[in-house]
Amino acid sequence: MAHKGLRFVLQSVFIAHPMDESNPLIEQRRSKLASLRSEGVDPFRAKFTPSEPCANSHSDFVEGRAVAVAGRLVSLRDMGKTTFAHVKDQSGALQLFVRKDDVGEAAYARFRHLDLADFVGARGTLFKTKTGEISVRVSEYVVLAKALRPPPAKWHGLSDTETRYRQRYLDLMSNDEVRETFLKRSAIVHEIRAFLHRRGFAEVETPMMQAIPGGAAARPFVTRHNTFGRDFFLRIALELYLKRLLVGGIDRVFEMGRNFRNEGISRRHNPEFTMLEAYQAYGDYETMMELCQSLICHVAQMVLGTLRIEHKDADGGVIRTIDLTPEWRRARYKDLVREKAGDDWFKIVPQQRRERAAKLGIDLAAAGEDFEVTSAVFEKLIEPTLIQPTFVTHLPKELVPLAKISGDDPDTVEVFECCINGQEIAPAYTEQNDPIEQRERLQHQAGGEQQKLDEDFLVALEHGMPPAGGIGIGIDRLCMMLLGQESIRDVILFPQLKPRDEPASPSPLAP
RNA sequence: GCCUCGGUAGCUCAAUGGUAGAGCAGUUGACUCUUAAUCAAUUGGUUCUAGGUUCAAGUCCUAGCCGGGGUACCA
Repeated sequence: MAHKGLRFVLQSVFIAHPMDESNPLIEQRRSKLASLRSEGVDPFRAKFTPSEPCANSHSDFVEGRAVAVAGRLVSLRDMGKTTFAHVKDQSGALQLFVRKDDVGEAAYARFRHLDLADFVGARGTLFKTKTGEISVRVSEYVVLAKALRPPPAKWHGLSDTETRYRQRYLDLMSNDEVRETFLKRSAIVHEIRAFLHRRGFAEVETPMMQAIPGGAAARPFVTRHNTFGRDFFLRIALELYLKRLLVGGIDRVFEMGRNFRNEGISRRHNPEFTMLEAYQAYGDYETMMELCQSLICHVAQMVLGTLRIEHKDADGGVIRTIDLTPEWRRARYKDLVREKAGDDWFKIVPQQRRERAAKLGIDLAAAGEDFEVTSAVFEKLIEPTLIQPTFVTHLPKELVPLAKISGDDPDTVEVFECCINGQEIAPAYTEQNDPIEQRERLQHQAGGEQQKLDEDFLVALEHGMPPAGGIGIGIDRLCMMLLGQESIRDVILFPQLKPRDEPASPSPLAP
């Protein structure tokens, strides 16, 4: 055998090698497929048009009404000459009542030997069984697709975390609440777009492959364009292109799409994540504050029907309740820091700040500059405690090079960070539109590396950008907050996992 | 990257260093209103991988792979 020497780390029948007919469960299903074909039934060529989704039979029940339904077989109870089965489609499950006398001997025998997870279509009439369950009295059925591998356990569902993420389709088919979560995520994304369109924002698409990845400080992914013979970077933010559009006269503009950051993976970080950025000309950060609050409340109300969101532990106990009812709290960054680290925090000398931060249990290994010490205090001790929606305003200017200096405190910028559920969900600024000051601050950030400066963006600013408010909303984190999920992997359909096919190796692209 | 916990039948899980088990699923049979159907019988294992200790390893040791949690990196 050519593949005899290969070893497969995961022995699961779900992932196993395509040729492993040696597994008896697969072998049996293949042989059932063969016998169907020998009877002249090809389950992969059948045509069938359902009259309605399965759940319709419940909402629109009329005794004796003719229906045609299709779905995956999720239960099969053979009573001898009568068989009960449930088929399930996206709307839900519906019971089929199949009698030998109704469908004929050959078809009945065939039905009894269908497997769980096969797809079938059935025609018949609606009725209620003795126990009152709405069902279809089947007069004829067709096999629509044979499943050659067994589904996860019908009662326990699938709980192995790794299989759930690697083969999400199994998770979706066996865990209803998971499917609900992702359908709600879809609804959230839809409502965000609807909200912004109503407010006159135009949705655009800007380059994901960029020569200079800007708009944030993050390590990018590298990719290569063969014809140009040069490397590109996957974008780390949307900002600089959307601002070019403000220059071009698109006054209300947004993009919702993937950003890529080449950093560690955690419960809160996926290398590719979905970001909404929206810019409104002639607005400022206060404009965006109103937009942020209205947008999130609108989405919660439309998708969840409530502004109170309960997060639960594995046993169903409520860990915390988030109340989105406006108006959301506003707090100045410095006030929050003083509250936690002492009223005199900003009066003492930098060395004293380091000592005090260390005493508070902060690891300062990465904090070189003084403002980074304060930032560490905020991120470690304050942000995690901001469960209820809070707009943190007046951040130190060093943290945000793309925002305007505050009128009432020149050390700070006109910015807010909207924190909910202990995480930063949305930063927003009064955008910097002074091209000279912008150039200085970006140059300062780039350090000596001149090639990192997006000259084209700076030229655009010199053509004049209207004053504007801008906001970025992390859609994955927003979904975690709204859908009560504690891990970003549970709101991303296919979270990034380490590939199993070959060992990690140095990249030819690596610098 | 580091710390820590985990990987056993298709699924969910057991198993003092001493014959690798159960429930469900599957297979065969009975049953024309079941619904986690029931009843009878029955198949199914490279215990993640590779070494090591031992008379004997799922269990102990070492290394690796993959995953969860934490931490680091992340304006």
